Amino acid sequence: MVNAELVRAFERIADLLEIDGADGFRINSYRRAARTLKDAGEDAAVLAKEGRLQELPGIGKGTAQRIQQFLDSGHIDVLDELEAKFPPGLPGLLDIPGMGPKKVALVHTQLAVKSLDDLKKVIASCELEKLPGLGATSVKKIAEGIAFLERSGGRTPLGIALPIAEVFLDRVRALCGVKQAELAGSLRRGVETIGDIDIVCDAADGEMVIKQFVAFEGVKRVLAAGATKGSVTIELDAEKELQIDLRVVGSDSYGAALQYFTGSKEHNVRLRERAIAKKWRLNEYGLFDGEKSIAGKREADIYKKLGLPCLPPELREDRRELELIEAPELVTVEDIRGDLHMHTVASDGRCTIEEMAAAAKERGYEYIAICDHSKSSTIANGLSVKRMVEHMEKIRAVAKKTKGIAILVGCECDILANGSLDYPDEILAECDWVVASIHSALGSTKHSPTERTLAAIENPYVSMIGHPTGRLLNKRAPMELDMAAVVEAAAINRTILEINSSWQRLDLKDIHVRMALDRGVTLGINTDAHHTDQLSQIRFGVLTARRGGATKADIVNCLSLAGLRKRIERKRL
DNA sequence: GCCGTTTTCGGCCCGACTGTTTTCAGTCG
Repeated sequence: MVNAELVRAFERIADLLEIDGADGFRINSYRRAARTLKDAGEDAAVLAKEGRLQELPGIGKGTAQRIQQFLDSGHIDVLDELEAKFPPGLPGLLDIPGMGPKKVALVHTQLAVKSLDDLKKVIASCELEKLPGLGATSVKKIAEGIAFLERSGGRTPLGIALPIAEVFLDRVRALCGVKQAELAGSLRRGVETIGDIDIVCDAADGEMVIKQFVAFEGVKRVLAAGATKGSVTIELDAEKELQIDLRVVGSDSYGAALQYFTGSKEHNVRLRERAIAKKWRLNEYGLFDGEKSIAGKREADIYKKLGLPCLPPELREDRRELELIEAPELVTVEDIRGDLHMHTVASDGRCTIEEMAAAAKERGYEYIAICDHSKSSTIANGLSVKRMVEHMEKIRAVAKKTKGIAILVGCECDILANGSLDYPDEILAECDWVVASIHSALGSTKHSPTERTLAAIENPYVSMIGHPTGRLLNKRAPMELDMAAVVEAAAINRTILEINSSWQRLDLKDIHVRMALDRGVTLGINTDAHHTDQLSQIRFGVLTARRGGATKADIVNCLSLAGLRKRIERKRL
C-alpha cells in the first residue's frame, strides 16, 4: 500500500510548514489527511483510480491532487519546495520536549542549526541561551529534553505501561483528600503503544495532592508541579524513562476532565465543534452555556447533553464514532469463555497441559485448546507427525480426567514458504481446532505472504489464522499482507482471524479488526500463552477488539463449547 | 487546506504551565 508513504509525506509537510510559520489550520489539515490515510483500510492508489479519494474525511480537492501527483510522479511540489527551504534534519528537532516550531525556526535562522548535533553544539558553547526569549533555564530544559528523547526511545507498549499505571493509580487513590481517580489518555483508550501515563483525580486541594504525587517513590524527575497539574518521569529501565501526568479537578468537573484527558485529541475537537454548534463551550471543567455549567460531574452527562451515547473510550478516535446512535456493547474480558491458542512443554511452552488447564479453569474458562508448534518450527521444538500423534493422545487423556473445563486437541500448524501446511490433512482432521500461522520466510519469497495466507484460509481444516501479520511491536514490521483480500477470503471460507493478545503482537490490530468486522468475519481473541502467567494478557486482546468495535457476537471464543464446536464444523462441511 | 442545520466565505478547540516578560509567547496535551 502506498498509504504509508503518503502519511510520511503529509506529516513531513505539516512539520515543515509549522517551522515555516504557516497558518495553523492549513498545517492541521495536512495532519488530518495523514491520519485519515493511516486509518484507511483501502489503498489510496485504488481510491484514486476510482475517483473516490475525496470521500475520505479531511481529504478535499487540494490533498487529492497532491496524492494524485505523488502516485503519478513520486513527488509532491509542496514538499519539494519546503525541503529546498530547510535542511533535512530540522523537523527531527520538533521531537525534543521543549522545542516547538518557533524555537526550531529560531535556532535555524539565528544560529544556523541544521541538526540535533548542531543543537547540542550551540548548547555546549552557550550560544543558545543568548537568543531572545531563551535563558539558562530554557536551555537546561531543552538539554534535558534531548536526554529524555534519547532515553525514552519512542512509545511504550501498552503491556508494559498498563501495569505500572495501575500501581500509580492505586497510590493516587490512596492519597488523603482524593475522592476518585481514573486512568485517562491513550492508556484508557487501549492504544497499543502509549506516549505517557495520564491520571485524572477528583480532590478539593490540588496543590496538596500534586505535592504528594511528585514525591512518590520511584519518581526520577519532576517536570511540573502546579495547583492542578503535576508531571514527573519514572525509570522504566536503565536507559528509558516514562512520563506520568496527574490532573486534579473538583468533583463538579471530574467527568469533564476525565472526558477531556481521555481524548483522543481529534475526538475532542469533534466534540467541541458539536458544543459550539449548540452555542455552548466545552473544556476540561465542563460543558458551559455562557457562564453556567450544564454538565461536568459525570462523563456520561457530557455526551448525553451533546446528543450522543456515552462512547466507550476505545472508540474515541474520530473514526466516525460520533455517527453512532447508541453505544455498542463491546466485548469484555468477562465475555471470554475460553482461550484457543496456547503452548505447553511439548513444544516451546513452559507449563504442562494440566497446569495450563488448571490456570484457565481458575480464570473461569469453559474450554481451552492446546496448540503446540508443528514440525518445521524447529526452533520452537515443533512436533513431528509421530510426536504430534502421541501428543494428541496425551491431550485427550488429560481432557478425560480433568473436570470443569474442556480441553480441545489443537495445533499451531506452520504455513510453509510455498503456502502448504506443515501437517497433512489427515493429522489436521484429527484435531478439534487448527491454528495456521506463518513463522518463517517472513520476507520476500516466491509465494507472497498474502498467497500463503489465502491458501491456508481455504484449507477446510484450518479453523483460524494465528497472528496474521506477524508483527512484533517496536521490533518487527508486519508482513506485506493484502488485508482486504485476506478478510474477503476469510469471510467466504468461514475462517476465523485471530486477535493475538500478546502485548508484543496485538495482531490483528484495531483497524484490521474493524475491516474484518465490516466484512462479517468472525474473530478469536487468544493469548498464545507459553506460560500460565500469560493467560491474563487476554485483556490486551480484548482492548484491541474493542477498539475495532467488536461485540461478543463477533468473537468465536465468546461462544459456549457446543456453539464453538458447531462453528468449527460449519467450516469443515 | 477543509468544510457546510453559521453552506462557497469565513470560520476552524481550549486551558495550564513555564520562563522571560513587564503583559505574553511558546509549548504541551
